[in-house]
Amino acid sequence: MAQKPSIPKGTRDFTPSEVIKRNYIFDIVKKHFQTFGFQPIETPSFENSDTLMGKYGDEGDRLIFKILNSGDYLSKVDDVTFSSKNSGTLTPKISEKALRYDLTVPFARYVVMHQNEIDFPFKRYQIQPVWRADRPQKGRFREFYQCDADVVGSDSLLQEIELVQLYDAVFTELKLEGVNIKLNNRKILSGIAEVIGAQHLLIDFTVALDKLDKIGEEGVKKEMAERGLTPEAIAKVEPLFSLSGSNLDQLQALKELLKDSDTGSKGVEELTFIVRTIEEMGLQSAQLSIDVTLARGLNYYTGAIFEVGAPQGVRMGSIGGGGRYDDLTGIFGLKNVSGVGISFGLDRIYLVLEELGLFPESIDRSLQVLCLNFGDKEALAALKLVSALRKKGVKADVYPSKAKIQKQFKYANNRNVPYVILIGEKELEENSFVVKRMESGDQQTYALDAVGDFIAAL
RNA sequence: GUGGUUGUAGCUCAGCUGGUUAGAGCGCUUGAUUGUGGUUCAAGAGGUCGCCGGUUCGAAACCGGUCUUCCACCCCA
Repeated sequence: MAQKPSIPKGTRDFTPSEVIKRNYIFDIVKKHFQTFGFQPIETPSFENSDTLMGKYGDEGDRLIFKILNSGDYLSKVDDVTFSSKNSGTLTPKISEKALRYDLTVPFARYVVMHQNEIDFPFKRYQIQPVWRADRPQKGRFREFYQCDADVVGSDSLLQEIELVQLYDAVFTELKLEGVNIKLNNRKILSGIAEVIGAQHLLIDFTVALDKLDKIGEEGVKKEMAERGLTPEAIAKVEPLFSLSGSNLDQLQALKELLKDSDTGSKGVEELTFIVRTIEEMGLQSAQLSIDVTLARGLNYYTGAIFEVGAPQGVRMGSIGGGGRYDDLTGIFGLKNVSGVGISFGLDRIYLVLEELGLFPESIDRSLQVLCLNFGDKEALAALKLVSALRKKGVKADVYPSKAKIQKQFKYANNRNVPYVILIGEKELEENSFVVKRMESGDQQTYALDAVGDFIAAL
């Protein structure tokens, strides 16, 4: 026998039941994207390497799947490069394309290429797979879907507010209550770095700060020291660890802390506006909280930073994230186009819904009615009946072969079919059919020309 | 990329310090039941023990490599 087939690390097959559940999430997300006025686009699964490389930092470059050139890709490499065994110089010679790493950079590329056809502000959504050569863990895969909604060409803070509402709308309809939408602002982080005299270490500072919930205050201080922050700077960060009270209380404290930084003050002002407006309008099921330690995401965020945490008690990292990037298209030569967007982590949302049992009960009911097969003549009558049902939109099927009735019933049972129809010799003579409700075991007889009565009773 | 962990029947897992013919539950097939499933009873099928190599008289078990799973880092959805 041939060796058992397998699929690459970090990839998955999806069973019918899984696809249906994933589509359930997709459909709800899509529906709300559309009601918020977003338009769909799609981009290729692979891009030119130079579109992607260098956009996600060194770490990101490492995680990008590169595609080998076609043909005899090694023959064009000069001997010096080849024998150097330096993948940094060899890779560009043998690989000119790479798999999409996220949807944001391809979107920026799209906006620049189509700038003359686009009416700004442009609100787009995109649901497509992306690939990362990461080491898999729970809820982390090498191939996974991103669901992104971004707005470009508007620097209005109303967009941030709408995106919070969008998160709330989607998670409310998914019945996932109590998600925590965490909000921060890059300008506040810059402002803090400025105030403590560590502008040049902004990234190191934020990466360390971001780990607060994981490694605690002492851990963060230690990491900051390791990353080169002076003891004086670290001491000045101290007040951040003890921020408490309502969102507006925290913002008040930050305002005081950042009064000497123009950038920081601007950030506080922006967040205050967002928080005030949201509080005024209210959210359906999510909660919004300021979190100054939130720094995740890519370096291109310049304003708001979002991250959505799963409800308390669920062991899962973030199930969504996003932010504002003032100059994303700048890397492709289009200046002064501001963008802000959010992303839904479909795979993780799936795992959370599964864990909490929040998928609708009858979601994977792929068949409503199964007609048993008693033989050629009977099957023909069954097929006619099934056609009539299908025309009315009922998911119906005929068992294709004259197997033992016991086996056919078992099949119906395993497929979770609620109604089984029997048309045997006797029914054929009487122009009738018998409907068995699988759950209760009740049987009822209908006339073949009164299919409507049965449909009405479904 | 670093460190660890896992892999035995379709599925979930037992299998002792290396020792005959590798087990269970569930599922599957067949029958009790030639027109009635989900309950019950009986019988049956199904495994190169992830793969490659090594140690040994003898390996599912020990060693090395490799792939895979999950976990902690890095980073991130």
